Amino acid sequence: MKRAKISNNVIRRLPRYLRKLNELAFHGVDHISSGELGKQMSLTPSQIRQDFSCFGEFGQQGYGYSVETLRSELSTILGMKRSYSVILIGIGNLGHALIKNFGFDRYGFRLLAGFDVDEAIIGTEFSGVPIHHANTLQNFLQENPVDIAVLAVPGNIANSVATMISDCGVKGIWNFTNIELAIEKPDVLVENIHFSDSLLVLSYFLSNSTAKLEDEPEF
Amino acid sequence: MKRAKISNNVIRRLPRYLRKLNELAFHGVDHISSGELGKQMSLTPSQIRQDFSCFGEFGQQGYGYSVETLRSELSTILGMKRSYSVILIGIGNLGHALIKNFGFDRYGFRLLAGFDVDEAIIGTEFSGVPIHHANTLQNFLQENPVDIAVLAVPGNIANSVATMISDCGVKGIWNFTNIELAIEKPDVLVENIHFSDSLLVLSYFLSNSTAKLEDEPEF
DNA sequence: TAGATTGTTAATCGATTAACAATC
DNA sequence: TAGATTGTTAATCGATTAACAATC
Repeated sequence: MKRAKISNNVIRRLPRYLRKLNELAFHGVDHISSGELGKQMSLTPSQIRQDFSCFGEFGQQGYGYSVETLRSELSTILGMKRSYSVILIGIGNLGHALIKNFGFDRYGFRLLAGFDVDEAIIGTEFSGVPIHHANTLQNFLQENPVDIAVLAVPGNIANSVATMISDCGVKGIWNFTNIELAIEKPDVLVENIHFSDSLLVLSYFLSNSTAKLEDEPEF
Repeated sequence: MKRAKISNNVIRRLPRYLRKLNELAFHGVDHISSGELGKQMSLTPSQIRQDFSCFGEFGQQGYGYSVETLRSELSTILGMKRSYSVILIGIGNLGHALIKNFGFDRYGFRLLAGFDVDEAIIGTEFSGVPIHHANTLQNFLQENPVDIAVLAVPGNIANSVATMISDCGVKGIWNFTNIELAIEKPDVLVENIHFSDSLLVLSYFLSNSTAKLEDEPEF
């Protein structure tokens, strides 16, 4: 029914709205206007109203938006109520960090299992999540519908693992390798966390802010 | 001298160009046209030429771009040749992962030290990086010029640490906490890696691609 | 009711794409 | 030289901002 295509920019702002709303709820705020929200998030009220209006009419004239309603709506929009099933492939330090500290359940995801080749951890559990041998992965996927696979493996095997799991029905890959995955299945979604890209952007801005100070005496 | 402001979109594409160029160099490609590069990266040739022309004239008519030249230019633009000094605050699993696997030096950064409160690791080294007690951090900053601090601490102390290090002259913060840092110093740059934002965007697209299939029988 | 604030349409601004003369 | 491809200017497209009638 909802026709108009929603832009990437809008979508990537949604989690940030949700974080802010959680913070507001935590502080006992129960409603907020687009004006005040804009002030707190450094966005224009127009943009906020435009963004929300892509998904429905969540506000009330003269009053603003109920924090609870908006949180709930955003959770739904972001798929947090679908309890997607997740597996974690590669249990190195990063994998450990994700199991122990990320808290998939906080966002409505079910972390079913982790996979690795390190015999020392296979058969154990971390935070209640069992670790299986990677050679049982294909079997696991055939018996358990997995929506999302978190890819935290060494770069050199990233593409072969990605291809295999895509063929086994995984619908989305959360990719922590610094490889640009080449998956032939067009319906498999990939979301990248490229650490190096992010750090280099910071480095660019650092280089350029100092450059600005140095290059522009302008007197 | 270079006047025109360079947009965020352009800047965030630069690391991706660099990764692709590294891959091309690895495979022995020594020059490439914007047309071919565009094909391989799913960008228009126009966009690629526009992007590069923000920073100079790196190509040659009739020939294209030298892979080596372009790599070198992008490295410079991204600040990789400034050997920025880096410290890592919070050596949990994520901190470990960054020290051991990220390879700051691969990008031209000098990782000086890590800081934590865990007595079990203080005084030890990981991959040649010494771990100090967090209560020596302020001192350290006064004696060593630190360009970038990687923030991998628990969310509840993120803001106080960020404020302290900003006051001690850190110029950029690479923030891995899911907190929106509130730093009063306007010249301190913050680059966020918000894991949850990224996963929720993937979840949005999953919810919506399936929704599309379900909601649009259209017969 | 009067004031506040929404949802939406119109106006502006910026980013991407197309076109083409310059040139290797 | 002829063909290829750049750097850049102009045209198009899309996203952000402003304005305002509708309404709580």
